[in-house]
This record gives sequence, structure tokens and C-alpha cells, in this order.
Amino acid sequence: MPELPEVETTLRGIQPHISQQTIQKIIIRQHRLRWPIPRAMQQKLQNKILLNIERRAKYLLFRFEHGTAIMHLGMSGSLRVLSEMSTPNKHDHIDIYFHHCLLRYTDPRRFGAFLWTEENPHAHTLLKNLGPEPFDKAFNSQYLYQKAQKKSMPIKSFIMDGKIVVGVGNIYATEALFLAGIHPEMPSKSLSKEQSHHLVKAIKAILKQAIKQGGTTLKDFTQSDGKPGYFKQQLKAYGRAGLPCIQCKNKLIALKIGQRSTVYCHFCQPEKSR
DNA sequence: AAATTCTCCTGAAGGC
DNA sequence: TGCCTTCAGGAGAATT
Repeated sequence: MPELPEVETTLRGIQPHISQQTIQKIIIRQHRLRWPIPRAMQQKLQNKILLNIERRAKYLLFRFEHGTAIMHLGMSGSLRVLSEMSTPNKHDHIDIYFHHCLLRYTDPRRFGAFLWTEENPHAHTLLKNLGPEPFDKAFNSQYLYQKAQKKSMPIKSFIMDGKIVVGVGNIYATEALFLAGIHPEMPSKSLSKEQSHHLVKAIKAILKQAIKQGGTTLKDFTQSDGKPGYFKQQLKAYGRAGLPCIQCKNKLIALKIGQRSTVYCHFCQPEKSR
């Protein structure tokens, strides 16, 4: 599932191959993603120089002199750089040709997006209300503590809310709470200053480690060279329900929070911290 | 205003 | 072998 580390991994993988390169042609085989790909996309990008690529939250911004293509990988999207044309598979929806390579977007579940804007992309409806980047100084324990005071929702839902902090999805929220020793159902407003400190540190640490490992591949995600991400081996809680806790050997417990599967350790993330 | 539920989609897994 | 149901999930939209 592309969360921030997977998107960052993708960015780093494709950037050196296509930044500053001219787009020769684009083939869109499937327009129906989460929102339809604009019909004008083709001619907006053709023969244009891709200036650079940025990441904001889980969005990739392809900057051109005359506008920006905004891409989201949804939950099953991936981008690969191919050195030459190869027969597209069923879910290979977009091919963007450059001089020496092509960028291929694959997305079985089509929850992704590929949009065009000629305004400042950071002011775009999808981006304008996003919270701070997790690695930004603005995302610190004081900030999180202060935001948490007004919320009764479970702390896990809280840190997955993009208005609070971006890029933390189900996998890394589960891991960060385990690392910080905080029960995922704890009401946000019960978060102590000390817990806030631990949680912020845990989120930054987990995301950094995951980026280092090339992200987490559960199913569909691949790095831009087609390799999987290797963080799955490091997961301590996510996907380990019923297995022994790495720290205390007790069985990890599964539960649902806001329709999302969650795993926690009853002993290492105690009720009393709720 | 905040919190919960619904929605898009496909592939995998489980039940019979 | 096959058909049906259920589940997974990012995150905006709709609803409570």
C-alpha cells in the first residue's frame, strides 16, 4: 500500500531518469481512475519538458512551465521506469514516453488519480488543507499535543488524519503506536505530553526506516525498478495478529478502528494508557 | 464542528 | 470446478 515511504521511494527512483526530459508521447489506456483523467492531459504534456517532480503528502507533483500534473497512487498504484516498450498488462493504464525510457503507471484497483492544474498545486483543493509533513519541524510534540486536546477520536484515527499530519497510513500508524507503547484506541485528548513526544519520535523513525528499506510491499507495490520494498520484514505489529509480540512474547491482538484493521499488544500498549 | 459511514475497484481467500 | 461472499484499503464525499 503506498504510504509516504512508498511514494518517496517512487519519487527517488523515477526522478533521475525523467527529470529535465521532454515527453514525447503519452498513451492512456484507462481514463477511469478515482476521477477521470482529463481528456486534455495528452496534449498538455506532449512535447513539454518535465522540470522536476515533488512529493507533497502522498501526492506526486510533476512540474511543467505551464502547469502541474498531480498524481496519487491510491492503494495499489505504482510507477516503473522501463528502458524500452514492453507489452502492457491488464492494469498498465498510462505510459509516458521520454527519449530514453518510459514511465508506466500500473494500478489494479484504480483508486489512484492523475489530474492537471495550471494554478499553484499547493492551493489545489486536494492539497490545500493538508497538515504538515512528518519530517517537518512543524510536526513536533507540542503541535501534536495541542491538536489532540480537542479530539475524542482514537489516537490511531487521529494520526492517520491528513489534516493533522500527512503520509501516515494504516501500516505505519499501527507500527508507530506499537513503537511508542500507546494503545491505538486511546482517546486523542488523553494523550500526555510525554506520549506525544514518544509518538512524534516514533512516527518519524518508522517512516525514515521504511524509506531506507524502499517501502513496504504487501502485494502490489514495487519500487520504480520493479523490486519490492523490503520493510515488510521489519513490521513488528501490522499483519502479525495472533503471533507473539516481539518484546513480551504475548499474543498480539487484532481489532478494527474506523473500518481499518489494527494490531496491538495488550501488554506493551496497555489499557491504562487510554 | 466532529465523528462515522459510504464509496470507488480488483484480486485473493474462504465457504459450500 | 465454480459460484457466491467477504475482505483489504486511501481518502474524499456523504451522512449523522
